[in-house]
Amino acid sequence: MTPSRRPPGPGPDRPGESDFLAAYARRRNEFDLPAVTADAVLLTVRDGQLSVLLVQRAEHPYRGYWALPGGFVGPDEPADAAALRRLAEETGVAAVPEHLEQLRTYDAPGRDPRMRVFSIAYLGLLPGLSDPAPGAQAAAARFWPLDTLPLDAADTLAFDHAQIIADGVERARAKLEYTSLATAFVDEPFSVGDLRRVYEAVWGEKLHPANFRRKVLATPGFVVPTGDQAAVGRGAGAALYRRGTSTTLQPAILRRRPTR
Amino acid sequence: MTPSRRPPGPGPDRPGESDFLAAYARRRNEFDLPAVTADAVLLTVRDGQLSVLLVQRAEHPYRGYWALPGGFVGPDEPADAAALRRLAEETGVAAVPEHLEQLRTYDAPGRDPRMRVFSIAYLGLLPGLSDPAPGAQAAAARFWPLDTLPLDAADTLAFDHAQIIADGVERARAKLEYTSLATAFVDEPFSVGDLRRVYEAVWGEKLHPANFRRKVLATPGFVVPTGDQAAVGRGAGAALYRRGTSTTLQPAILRRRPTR
DNA sequence: GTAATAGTGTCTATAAGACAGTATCCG
DNA sequence: CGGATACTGTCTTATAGACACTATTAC
Repeated sequence: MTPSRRPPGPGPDRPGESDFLAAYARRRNEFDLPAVTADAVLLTVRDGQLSVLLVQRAEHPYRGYWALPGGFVGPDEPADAAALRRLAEETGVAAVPEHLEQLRTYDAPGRDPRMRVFSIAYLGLLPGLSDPAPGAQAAAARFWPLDTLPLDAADTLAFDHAQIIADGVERARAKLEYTSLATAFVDEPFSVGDLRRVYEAVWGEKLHPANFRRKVLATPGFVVPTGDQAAVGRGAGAALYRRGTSTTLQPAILRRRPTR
Repeated sequence: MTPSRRPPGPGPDRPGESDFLAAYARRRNEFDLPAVTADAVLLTVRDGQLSVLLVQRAEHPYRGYWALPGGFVGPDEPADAAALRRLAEETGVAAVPEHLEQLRTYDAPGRDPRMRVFSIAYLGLLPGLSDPAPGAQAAAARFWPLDTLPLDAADTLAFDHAQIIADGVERARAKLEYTSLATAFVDEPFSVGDLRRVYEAVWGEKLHPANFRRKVLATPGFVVPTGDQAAVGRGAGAALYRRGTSTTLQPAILRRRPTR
């Protein structure tokens, strides 16, 4: 199935949805207690493009819309465990991300039409994967290159998920500078070129290969040589590396700043 | 009253507390729904010491313990508004902090003995203030210099608030490097020396006055000269500045890194 | 051959750290 | 006067960015 970018209906208030909204509103009015969900922004680099894992919702509200995998947090369940559980249930991605951190919590009243919902968003990074298989609770699941996502038109993704994705991408972009996060996007072993292509995909800019190489190898604990050489592709065989032990980079690998 | 560092009782499970716990447990067992609170880590620099605003709890659980100001979020209330509301109610601090941002959400099951509580923590920065007046719902309220807080012994503050404070301080320390956050700690107008003393208090290290001055004035948009001179204290009258328009600093004001 | 990649070396500009030295004010 | 603060200037070192150049491989 080729997923459509636009959802099938005109908006979240479509025929058949009013019953759901009424039931949820009843629950809320009786108890006046909130619900808490956990959502995952799972990023990967595929074909040189920074991409995010989305699912197409099978239920109201926002049925047919693309959304982040996630769902309600169980009564005694840690929120990060809930995000990983829903990830596996909805997309079949059982691999634990190479990196998972809390992004922030989205709390605006009205962000969910059913009731007050607090969503704890997590940011996860994965090496390139095969295509995910949609689970029972989602109509479809796939990685979307960020360039093809209309992030500035919030009504094309469910809830406020466009904003959550934008925040997650900005967090990832910033952390590539001063942490070793980029290595979470590649499988071991990897070449300096592989790592540079991660930076180029996440930052959306070309980097100078010679200078990048010098900076990576001059940063202690970033990468560790395996001694092996890559099976050659185009050009000379590249030396291969594993992830180093440092989590923070000193000196940092800085982005180009806008000229003042 | 001189607040004691140690709470009066042996722990959160003291006589008189079981009734409260039972009532809350009932609420939770019936509906199995969580509660959401908003807590504020409010930092300021007083007498050259980085300090945090705490209240002494008047109710169970953790009665008598020092805790962050905060409380339950209203059904239609944004969480940041709840944090500011509770701040005013408990400490009398009505001033809107010069800077307020979401820190992170604390969700560990069992972090509150009553029921599952998700706490959205906020980080706020204030210029030096007069002593706060405790509100009706707190036994006492005051700024605590961080040096005097036993942050590594979690049981001396209520809930997991020692960890929340540690995270907030670390966030503030990191953001001084690449943002103009330090100016939120001083009243306008201020001198370069005032700003340097903020950095020294937050980072807990002495900075080289001449080099610091050169870096601050070379960073565009950080501070704007007023043209005035400070009423002299010890030494020459210092030039005065207001906050600039930049929020991110380029180049950054970097901390000393541990020698590798 | 060309094109693309890996890798080395070098030059320049910028910024950080260290430090010398002057001016001004308080006590 | 001594001690503290404000401010200027200079020297060294580390890093970033730009670029030239060689080597290797696919096509």
